[in-house]
Amino acid sequence: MKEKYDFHEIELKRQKYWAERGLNRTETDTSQEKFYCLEMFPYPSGKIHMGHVRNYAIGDVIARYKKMRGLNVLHPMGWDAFGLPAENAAIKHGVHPAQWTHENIDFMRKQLDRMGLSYAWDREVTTCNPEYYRWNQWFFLKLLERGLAYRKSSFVNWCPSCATVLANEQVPDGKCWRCDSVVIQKELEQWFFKITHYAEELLQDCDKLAGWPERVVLMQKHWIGKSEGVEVDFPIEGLDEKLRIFTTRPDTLFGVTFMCIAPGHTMAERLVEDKGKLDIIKEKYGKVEEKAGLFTGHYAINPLTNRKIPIYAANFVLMEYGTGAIMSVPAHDQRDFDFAKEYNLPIKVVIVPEKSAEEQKGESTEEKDFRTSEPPRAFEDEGTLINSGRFSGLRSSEAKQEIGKYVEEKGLGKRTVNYKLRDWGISRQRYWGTPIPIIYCERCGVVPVPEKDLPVILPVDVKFTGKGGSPLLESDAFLNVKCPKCSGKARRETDTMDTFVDSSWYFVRYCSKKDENPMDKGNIDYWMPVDQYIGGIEHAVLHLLYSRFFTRVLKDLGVLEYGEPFKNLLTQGMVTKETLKCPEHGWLFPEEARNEKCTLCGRPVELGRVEKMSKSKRNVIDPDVLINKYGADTMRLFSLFAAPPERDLEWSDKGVEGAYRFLNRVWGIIYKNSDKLRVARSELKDDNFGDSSLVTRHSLLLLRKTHQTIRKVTDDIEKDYHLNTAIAALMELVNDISSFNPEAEEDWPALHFAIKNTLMMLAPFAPHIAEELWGAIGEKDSIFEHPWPAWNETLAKEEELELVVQVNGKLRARIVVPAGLSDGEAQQRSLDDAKVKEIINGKQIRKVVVVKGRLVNIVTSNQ
RNA sequence: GCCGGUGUGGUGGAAUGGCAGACGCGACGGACUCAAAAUCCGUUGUCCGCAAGGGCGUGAGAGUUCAAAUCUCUCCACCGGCACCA
Repeated sequence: MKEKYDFHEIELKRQKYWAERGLNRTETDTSQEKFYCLEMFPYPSGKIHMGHVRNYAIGDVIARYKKMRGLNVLHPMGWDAFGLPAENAAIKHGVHPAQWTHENIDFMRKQLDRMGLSYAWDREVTTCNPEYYRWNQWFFLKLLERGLAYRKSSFVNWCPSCATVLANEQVPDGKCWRCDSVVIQKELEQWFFKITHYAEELLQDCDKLAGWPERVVLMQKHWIGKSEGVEVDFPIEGLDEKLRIFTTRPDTLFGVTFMCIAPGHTMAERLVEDKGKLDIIKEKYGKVEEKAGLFTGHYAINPLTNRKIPIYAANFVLMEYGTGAIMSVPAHDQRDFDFAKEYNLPIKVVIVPEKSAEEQKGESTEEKDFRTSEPPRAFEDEGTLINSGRFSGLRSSEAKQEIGKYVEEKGLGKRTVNYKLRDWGISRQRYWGTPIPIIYCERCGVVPVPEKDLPVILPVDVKFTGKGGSPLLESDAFLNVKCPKCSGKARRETDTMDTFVDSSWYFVRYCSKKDENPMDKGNIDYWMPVDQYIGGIEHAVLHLLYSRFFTRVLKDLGVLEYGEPFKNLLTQGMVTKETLKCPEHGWLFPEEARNEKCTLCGRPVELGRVEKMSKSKRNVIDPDVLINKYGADTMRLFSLFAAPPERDLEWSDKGVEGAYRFLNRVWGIIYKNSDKLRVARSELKDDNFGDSSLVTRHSLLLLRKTHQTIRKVTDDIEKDYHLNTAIAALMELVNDISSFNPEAEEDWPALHFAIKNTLMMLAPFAPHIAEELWGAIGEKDSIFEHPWPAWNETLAKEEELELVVQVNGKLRARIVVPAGLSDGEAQQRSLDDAKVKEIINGKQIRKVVVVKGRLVNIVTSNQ
């Protein structure tokens, strides 16, 4: 054993050792209890960053811990390999996206291996490989068969100068990221997945997500955005047509004084004569700052009151939600109220706050014109109905039901449910993605590629100009195809799929090995669902919702038994760091500032806020640099210790050194005692410590601390993965071990026991050093083949306790008492304490509260 | 605007009704050294006090309780999500 902790040497040695022993391979084995531990796979952008390090360090601790607990653990890794950056690299540097991607993957896989992560690489998934994406295409065909995939016209961002489609993130401030031209909306036929088919189920089953952070579940619920209401038809005066609206407030139907329709509504085109004016409203569509409306020149009839009300086209009415038309109740909706004031429209109060209903009775039921008695603002709460015919006097909640019923009985409309969730547009006018398996035949129309012809392979020999749309449009070999139905002339769909499709089922792919059928039911039944999923909060909605959607489809296809993909979810916080800013040179790298001055110009450096690590802010730490300087174990340990997993982690160079120091201390203790520890090993069995007569007093204390630490570390990991406090407990134990001096011969077994258990508990966090020191104390097999230590409750128990004595809630004394003292005895001893006596001094004792093993609180009268 | 989260020493954080500040960082003092680094030992919330001891203290204010960082209410600050959703 070397004196110095040489992490370079031992980390490489141990990584090789694990690989040779096949420690990370996983087999389906129904006789064993399984644990599926998954971290969100990365986009192969080129290098691992600190966010990845944290994510994968957390996952690796869990995987290794569960393995030591005797579970059959699946811990796989792969690559979310399709996406825009690869295509950008192709345009910019002339390197093919496939080459760029695969080179990045090879580099990043090595980086992950250097971290000592226990991945089952024999199950690695790479989404840009045809063997993977053929199943995306299979999904597409299955969805199409079930009517859950369809085509419709939709808008995309279009740069007229580059003649290309842009993703939202490529349109900063409404301009093209490459040429700064103003981006316009262009209408294209695109494919959609009907996720709304599952809207209700996705919402209902949110309640099954007990292992998810509440806020993520809440975000999903909000995103689905269910609201119940009524659709009502308003006849248009003088025309044999009706305008259908949706409202969640049927209780305000008697207060409707005008109507608004979206400027893109078909009715708007027909009703408005002056198309120029309508175009102005259309231009303002979606502008939140301004409310603009245009009287259509037509009136509708409120079917409940038979009143005539004007119809407006208004920029704030959304075409995509509800029916694209609304009834306006200015008295009870602030937006309508503002609009009514702007356009001089009447305001009719039909709801009053519940308590004043009595007072309001008998008051004028006349319509209130805002010019004579203007309510200061809309009353949006629920209340009691007035001015509402036979419904007056009802409470809002009752009226909603009653009016809903009435509307249905009279055939005026129906009760409905609306969701904010929209169908998922999956078409991307991009090259580097999964080809959509569709053929357009001149004779047969839209024809799906037959399943036997999958995969539709993405052609490699294409040109990347960045102009004129997808390179697939230029590939004749790809584009021209015979119709599978009539063998006539046809062309392929050139759009590719959104990369979220790739990540919506990759966790299912891992369940089977590379050469096995990905839809193998035996494997999937055994491994699914994922027991612990770990990743960033930024995927709280889309990725997680799409994955839930896909697992439901798989369930309906009979592949999966259970519809929820992820049983437990841990969303780890961001990795942040202080930023530095020079008034002249902007963001600075840490090395560009010395003594709080900019090294470029000498000006004082502004200490910026602590922000998420990003290249642009120059506050990044390169994991490679850290590994070279301190080793993977130190990097892992610090990123787990500095904050609980779900909170943000502020990077601290000094903190990293603290973690490094800790590992060096552990090394040093074992180095110092290594000869003796090997001998001590043979002299005892681990559980021989029940007989305390064998050990000296200070050995006993060390043993107790060891058992307490096993309990604490195990509890902390089990209880929501409080890895930071688990590490703190290990540090405490190491502090005790380090100050323990074996005096008698019989002290050595105790020291050995403490060290052995420390190493086992350290193993999931800092696997290389733990494995190496495991060998150094004479153990033969891998530490990861050894079960997680168990504690002995009797030995962990203190025999004496310090009781806190309070008088009137204030700490006044501490007394040492034997454990298990009765409440009465504890009370008596507290009262007997000299200090306490002095304070009480004749005051009357009103009450004594005894909390077993913790404290005694004596409550006295005032005097 | 609506919803959610966070707020504790010089600092990252611990304690989720019962000793506020575990553990780490930093700082200070000491040992080792010709010296420094590394390492080791000790001290470290704050105020008053020579000390013994005492007062104060978890964003602010109120409340519940024998007892509140923790529960309830009001407010403030910061962060995140959604946002014309009828």
